[in-house]
Parts: sequence; structure tokens; C-alpha cells
Amino acid sequence: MRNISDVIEGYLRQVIELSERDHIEIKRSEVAEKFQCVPSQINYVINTRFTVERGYLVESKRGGGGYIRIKRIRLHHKSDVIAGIIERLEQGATQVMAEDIVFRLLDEEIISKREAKLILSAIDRGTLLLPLPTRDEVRARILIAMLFTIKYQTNT
Amino acid sequence: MRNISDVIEGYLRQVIELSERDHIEIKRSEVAEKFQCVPSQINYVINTRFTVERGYLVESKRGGGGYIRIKRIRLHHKSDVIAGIIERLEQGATQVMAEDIVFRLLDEEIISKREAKLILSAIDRGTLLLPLPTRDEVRARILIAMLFTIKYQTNT
DNA sequence: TATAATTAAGTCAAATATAGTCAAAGTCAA
DNA sequence: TTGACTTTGACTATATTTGACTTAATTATA
Repeated sequence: MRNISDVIEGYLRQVIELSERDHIEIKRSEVAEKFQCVPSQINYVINTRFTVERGYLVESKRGGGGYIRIKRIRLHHKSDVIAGIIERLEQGATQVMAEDIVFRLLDEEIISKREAKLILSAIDRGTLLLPLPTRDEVRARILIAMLFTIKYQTNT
Repeated sequence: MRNISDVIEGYLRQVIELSERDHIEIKRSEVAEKFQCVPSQINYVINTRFTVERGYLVESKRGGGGYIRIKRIRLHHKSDVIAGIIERLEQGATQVMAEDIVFRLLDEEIISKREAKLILSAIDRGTLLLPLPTRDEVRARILIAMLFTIKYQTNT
């Protein structure tokens, strides 16, 4: 038997997922009613699961017509870092340049260690095995393609 | 009669064996109850028998709805799948072939969804932008390089 | 327009529900 | 009879649930 907090978390996530907008609005008392719990349980779920660190922003209003609004946030930081990198990549990328970029992304915690290794292996000169300057051009295109993927990825 | 730790170990192994999923979830107190022992005995069994070296991964959660989750990790399976794929890749890879491989890896839970997207973006014909047959050769090399990375990766 | 009533949401701490750690005591085979 | 392994339980750490009390916004009323 699972705990009710996890169930409510799952429900809210799903509502957000299915929503067209980037935010949802709920009535605390209604959700509490739906799951047969006290209203403050909803606060507990929100405070422990829908945090900024996890990519959510929460606003609310009390009184008549009150609500709790949960918004998904994309860290600007990440997008900006990637956008800047892509720009510099447009001219082609040597292996050293590419490696620096990958380490930077790792450092900024935009990619994981495993992803870093994956990317590095793909852009290695020994892997591409093409003559210059084609090699640096292809390397840049591969890196740009992967960065785009990371940039526009949904937060799951 | 054997000692209770061995009995509990056998029981847990069997539960894992019979489970459809690749992991099981137990309640420490329930298992302790079932075998008439103190709860910490379960920790002892897990710490001495369900270790990473023996191919298990354990996670847990305290508090209401808490659990201990034991996951079987099949290192060999993974290696074998990858080895088989690499062999077939030696001749070069069309985009369709490569995509099939990535989906297979995703299905086998050898790579994550995000990693799959990353790989797919790297090997796309629009990314490589090379004439055939070079393109298929380079694609195969990139894929092989990434698969090697995944295969020999340490479990962190 | 003040003020009171009503309607929501927020806070916080106690009670409860689990799991983890560690060391002392016990067991058993070499 | 010693050393590795096992058993046990007191104590700790963490997560969830619950409810009393507080705060804020809106609506009704004097």
C-alpha cells in the first residue's frame, strides 16, 4: 500500500502533463476531498515534491476564489549556456574545443558523467575517421544536434 | 535447520525470481514478522547478501509507506546485447538500422530516453550531412563508439 | 465606505510509521 | 578457543499524516 502523498504527487504531475498550458490551478480543498485527506496534506506534497530544485514554481491565493498554481519552470541558465555554445560552434569544432565544451556542460550539471562519455566517444577523431576540414565540420554538427536535443528536452 | 539469515535470503531470492518486474518491494517489518526476527535482521541479510558485487541494487524509503526495493542487475545481459549489436554494425549502418538499434537498447533499459534522443540526434542523416557510402560508415563508427562507452561503463 | 462574515490557503508541531546504525552478545566450525 | 558470522535490541534518522491555529482575500452588510 502506497502512501497518499505519492499518489497525490502522481495525480498532480499527470494533470500538469495533460495540461495545454505551462501551469495548472487547483483548489486545495477539492484535491484534499478527492483523496480523502486533510487540506494541509496538499501543502506537504507541494512543499516536498514541487520545489524549485525539481523545476516547479508555486503561487497561490487565499480567500474566495483562492487557488494553488503550479508552474513548470525551465532553468534559463541551461538554455543560455547551450545557446552560447552553439553559436561558437557554428564555425566547426576541433576535438579540443569539443572536449572543453563537454566538460563545461558536465561542470554546469547540464549533462551527466555518462552522457559526457557518450558524447566524447561520438566526436572523437578516431571515431569520425574523416579528413580535415570535413571532420571538424561533422563534429560540430553532431555536437550541435545533441545540444539541441538537450536544450529542448522535456523535463522527465 | 539453517540459520535464519540464509532462510530469509532464499525467500527474497525466490520472490525476485517469481516477480515479473525486475525489482521487488518489501516492507521490512512484514518480512521480519514473517520470519519472527527483529527488523534489523533484514538489513543484515541485505547488507551481506544483496550487494552490488552480487548483482543487486537496493533502494529504500523511510516513513509512512516506506519500503525496501531490491533490484536485480544483469550486467552480462547488457554486455551481450551490446556485443551482438556491434557485430552487426561492422558493415555500416543505415539510419533505419541505427534507429532500430537505439529503440532496442531503450526497450532493454540499457539506455535512458534522454540518451536515446541524444544518440538519435547524433546519427541523423541531416546531422552527418555526408555523401553515401561514407555516411553509413561514419554512422556505424559513432554508434559503435558510444556502445563501447556504455558497455564498459562503471555502475554509477 | 467601513466593518463583519465567509472562504480559502498557510504554518507548525505532535503523533505515527517506517527504515538505518551500531555494538554487544551468541553461535559454531576449524 | 578463536575468529567469522549471526542475532538482538536500543537508539537514531527520516518521511508521512493529522489537526489546531493563523493569515489573507473576497463578499456581504450596516
